[in-house]
Amino acid sequence: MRLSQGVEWALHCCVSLTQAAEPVPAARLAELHGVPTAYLAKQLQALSRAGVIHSIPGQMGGYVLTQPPSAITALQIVVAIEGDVPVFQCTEIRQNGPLGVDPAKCSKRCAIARAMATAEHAWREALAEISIADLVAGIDADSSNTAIDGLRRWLATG
Amino acid sequence: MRLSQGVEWALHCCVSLTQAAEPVPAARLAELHGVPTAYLAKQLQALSRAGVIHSIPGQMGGYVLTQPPSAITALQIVVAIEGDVPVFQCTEIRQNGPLGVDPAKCSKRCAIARAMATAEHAWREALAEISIADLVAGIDADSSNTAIDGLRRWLATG
DNA sequence: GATGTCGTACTCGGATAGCGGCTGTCCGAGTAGGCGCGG
DNA sequence: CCGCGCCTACTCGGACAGCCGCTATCCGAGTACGACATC
Repeated sequence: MRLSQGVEWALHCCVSLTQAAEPVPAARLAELHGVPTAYLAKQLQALSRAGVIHSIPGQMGGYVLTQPPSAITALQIVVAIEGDVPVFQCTEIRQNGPLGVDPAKCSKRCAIARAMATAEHAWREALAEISIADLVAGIDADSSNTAIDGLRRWLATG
Repeated sequence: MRLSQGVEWALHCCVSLTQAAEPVPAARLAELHGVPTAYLAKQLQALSRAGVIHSIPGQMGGYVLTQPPSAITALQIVVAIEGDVPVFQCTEIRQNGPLGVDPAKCSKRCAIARAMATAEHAWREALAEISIADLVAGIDADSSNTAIDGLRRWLATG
């Protein structure tokens, strides 16, 4: 099991967008991160559909965050890219075989599915606790406040 | 992102094995759960390699748990089937592009990777808290103690 | 009757095809800005 | 000098191939049990 690579790109792009004063085109974000433009555009479209970022067409267009960085969570981004399907999908094999239980008596979810859902919930809770602002602060601390400043300058010098 | 279907099968098989007094062949477990025998055998091999179950060849052979149900965790089973690769794999795109940081200065992991790892750790912690014995107890409670008893009887009547 | 040997049937284990989803790419629709023309 | 219309260039958005990993399957290696012949 592996998270799509687009999740990493999307997280980095959202962090970058926090430092932009104007809309940033997909091509520029791709150049910044050294990734294929066309494929990154696909991920940005997913973020746009999920409402995390807003797209502006035409000249001087690009992408902008729709909310302040502290209001956007890593969970929103993961869900936007991966979809909101559960990681563990119960196929109800308890209803199969010679001892299969009556489907009519399956009002409660399978105990195994419940347990796995609990663990998955813990993961999602942790992701929801991570905001883009937190990530920016973390990067800032790591680089002694140089990385974010450099990013802002690079984005300003069109 | 989706967990392999084998995880669900492996969990159900481990629960079933807790009620067996003798080794259970893969074919019998497949019949019990109504799944393809050959593919289930593949998952059982993975569990065997991980040391969760022990295989006994020859007539009257099959699979047995290597530890008491309370000592086997859902995390062990997930790792056995999926491998212990992290869900979020950082490709270090912070080193790419015009603002790429010097690889020599990347002693600390990327702040984004750290945050994602924290969330993943919460998931693994939750999975480690789930034992096979817990799952058996949950199923037992759901069915008013009929499902587990029926399972034990079915396994006994070769 | 006890024992050693052989044969058989059953088990697991790894190696082999097939398909869906992520990866990577392209071109068309739509829009904002800039320029030129007319008033 | 101001306003309007057209054009261009740039942007996003969805539709189209390619490859890797999960899904599904098969056959061979190895072992324990049972039967048989022998002592």
